[in-house]
Amino acid sequence: MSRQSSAGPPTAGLSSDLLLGPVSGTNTFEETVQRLLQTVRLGLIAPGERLPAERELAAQLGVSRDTLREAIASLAGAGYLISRRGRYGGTFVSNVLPAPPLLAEKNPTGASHPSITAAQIDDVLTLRDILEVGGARAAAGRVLSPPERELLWSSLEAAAAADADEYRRVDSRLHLYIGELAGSPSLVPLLADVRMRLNELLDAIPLLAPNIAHSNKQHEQIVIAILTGRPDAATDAMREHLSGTALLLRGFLE
Amino acid sequence: MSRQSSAGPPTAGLSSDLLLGPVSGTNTFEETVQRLLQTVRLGLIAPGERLPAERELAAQLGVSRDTLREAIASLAGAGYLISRRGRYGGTFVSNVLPAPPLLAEKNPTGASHPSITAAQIDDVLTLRDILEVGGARAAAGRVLSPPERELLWSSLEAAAAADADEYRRVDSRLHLYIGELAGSPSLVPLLADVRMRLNELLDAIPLLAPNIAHSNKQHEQIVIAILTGRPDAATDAMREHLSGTALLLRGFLE
DNA sequence: TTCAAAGGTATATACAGCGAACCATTCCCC
DNA sequence: GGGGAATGGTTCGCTGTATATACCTTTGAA
Repeated sequence: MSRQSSAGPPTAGLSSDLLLGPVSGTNTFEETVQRLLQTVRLGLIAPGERLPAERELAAQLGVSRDTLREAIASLAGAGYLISRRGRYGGTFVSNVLPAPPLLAEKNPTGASHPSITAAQIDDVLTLRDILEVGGARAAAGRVLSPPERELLWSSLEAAAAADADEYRRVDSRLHLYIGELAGSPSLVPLLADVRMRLNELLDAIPLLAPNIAHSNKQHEQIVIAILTGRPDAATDAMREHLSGTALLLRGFLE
Repeated sequence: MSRQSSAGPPTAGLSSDLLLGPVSGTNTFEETVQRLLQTVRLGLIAPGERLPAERELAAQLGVSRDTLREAIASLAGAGYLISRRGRYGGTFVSNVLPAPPLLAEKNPTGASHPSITAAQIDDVLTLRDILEVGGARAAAGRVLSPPERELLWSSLEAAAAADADEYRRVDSRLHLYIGELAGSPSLVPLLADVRMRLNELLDAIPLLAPNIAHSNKQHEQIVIAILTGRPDAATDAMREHLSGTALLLRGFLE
């Protein structure tokens, strides 16, 4: 091995991946847009509900009001948000959310609908498995406060009661809340992120009633396992639940 | 329930966490510094080895050469990097890395060494458990190419052969490579990040020889489980391995 | 001696984000 | 009906960050 100086293992194969990746280039503006989009797409604020006032929200996000306004304008243009002025006005989540862009951004070549590579699917599904299964397990291993238990159960019921067009959103909320119960604040944004990526994929395939019923049963198992403090059961239930979606996705997209 | 418009569950308790958090405010400069620091602290480029040339590295990172230079200068000032000019010069990782800052940034009050709250420790440890255990399991569930198997094994041997002062670095490398084998590119940066946070904590406690020996044995079990394709065994081995560190940390810091 | 490859320096430009003040609209309450 | 208050809408200028480009300096191998 032709190393150049002191001791240590060869660096091959790993360093490149971390060093080479382009720096995120995170505009404050872009990041703000993403945050708002998450809030809407993941159902954290339901259609018809109001966001905090601009000045207030800007302060909470640590962003100038100008930048926040640009982000809102951008999402309003896309049909996600609606602003109303005057007293008791504000910025509201659109009552009817726009159909998501369906990815596939039209290759100039006109190829049917790829731009979703198998590698991307694997990436999302694998990461989701790790985060959600681990999160469910951690949640089941903690002692939950009564309000937490109540909110968890009501999230479950909300998912069970939802009809097809709001299912994706309510489902996301439930999963996100489970992650929140894991007790690692840093986990939540990661979960939200992978959930967004997953939803983009799910938007490309039909949502069938039997699948929903099945999901609801599994949700119940997961929640009960968490509430009764059985990490292994929660792990298994979540893993099985996710594998259903994974199979569905791979079947339709690969 | 005093809702305002259409159907859906109450939003209480969850939305705040995602919406309210301040936007990262990521300077390109700061981010570049972090990337370089990771590369050094996690042992991706060993002491004495060379970084790519400035112009080249800047291109890879998607950053102007000026910004990259500022980052390098900053790290050179802190003793992590050394630049040499002229042909066959370049930027090198310092042969003797500076002792890490030991956190605790000196409260004006002069309090001994807190600024590490129990919540922070739990956050890091929980997240690490989720990511590393999940990653090891995923890695064990994949078929690995011969070069991958070889590199994994040699990383293990490097960790076993390391002496105390380079152990942290080589250990990080091994764990990171296991994560890379999980097959989810997005996982690696997350792992690197949590690993950095963990190392900051570990730097505050002594590193004992028996611990190292013990770790090495566990590493072997993990790697073998991965190489032989036994996800459950890999999961258990990794979980046990991490619990050792977790106990150690909680004992010293809480 | 020459040349190539690397770091070091200087300058001009673009624009993103911030802060602050002010305008316009709407609705409750008196 | 009128006043007040809370909200979004608009404007302007300042500051700092990042980029791009060109050129200089150092070093060591050929």
